[in-house]
Amino acid sequence: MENEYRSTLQNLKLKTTPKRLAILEVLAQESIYLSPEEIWQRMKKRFQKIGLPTIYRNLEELSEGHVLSKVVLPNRQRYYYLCRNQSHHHHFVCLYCRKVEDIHFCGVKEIEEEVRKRIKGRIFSHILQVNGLCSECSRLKRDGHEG
Amino acid sequence: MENEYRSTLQNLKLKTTPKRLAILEVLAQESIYLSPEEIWQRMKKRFQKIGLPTIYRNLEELSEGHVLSKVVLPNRQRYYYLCRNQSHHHHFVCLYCRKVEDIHFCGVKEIEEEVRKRIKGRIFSHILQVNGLCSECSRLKRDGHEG
DNA sequence: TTGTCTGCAAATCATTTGCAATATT
DNA sequence: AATATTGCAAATGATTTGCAGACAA
Repeated sequence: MENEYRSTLQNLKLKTTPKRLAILEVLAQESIYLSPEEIWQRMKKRFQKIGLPTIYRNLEELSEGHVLSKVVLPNRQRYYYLCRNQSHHHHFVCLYCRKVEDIHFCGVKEIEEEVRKRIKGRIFSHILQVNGLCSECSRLKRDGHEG
Repeated sequence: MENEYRSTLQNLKLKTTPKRLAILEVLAQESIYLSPEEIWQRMKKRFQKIGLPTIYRNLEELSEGHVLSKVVLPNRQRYYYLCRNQSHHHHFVCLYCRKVEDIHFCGVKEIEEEVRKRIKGRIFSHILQVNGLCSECSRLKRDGHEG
């Protein structure tokens, strides 16, 4: 586990600092997305001295290195999620419990075709995120147990 | 044109104020996405007194009413685009000239199937945005005329 | 008239930055 | 040793808010 993260960091040419490893561990411990502030709270339990800017800087680097993925929400806050799955995929995000699940369908082939034929442009990237309620939460909502 | 906007606003139960009409006109005049600040600049040419908060408040309301759509970029600024097309669709965004073009493919059917079968959850909304270069801009880039 | 909309000034608050001290390779 | 990383305090800057006056229905 930790060795896995060590080599992940080395591949990205980032030094293996305890804080960086811990950020990955914190995110790996839950399958939900977290804000920088929330990650900071959890990090404070492990380090006496830990600054919020460190969290921000690392999250950004890890996200650029495709180790973390960003979750897009209407508020202006960032959220991050640790991607176990290396291959190209997208996310289903539960708006209630924040769980993130992989979606293995990606219609970008068809879109590429449309861009090539009609728009005649070039694709650099695409964002596909599906928001909803996961199995558990939609059951809770149906039964009126929310809170 | 203006009458169209009038009824659009009435449908949303928003009062038909000159500022609101002008925001729609400003956005309709260009087929690119604009930031609230940029819209403000253009509005200042039409009104002696016009506050940035008015721009923000109206953009948000119009966006909630699905008259405008938001463009998602990695910086933490909002951008808005006037959707001519009422039916469900997605956007191709040129990262160079900011032009927005409609994409008529939407793979949400397949995703819904996956969410129903495997995730067993419920979909509320989805974000699909394709980023790239439009026809003109990719030609410019290829020929090295950028600047 | 009655509730909505707007301008202004001030507040918010997530994110960044500068820089000196510290840790990694 | 050389370079990357971190903490701290302060800065940034987009967006929001409170409120009194103006406006649309």
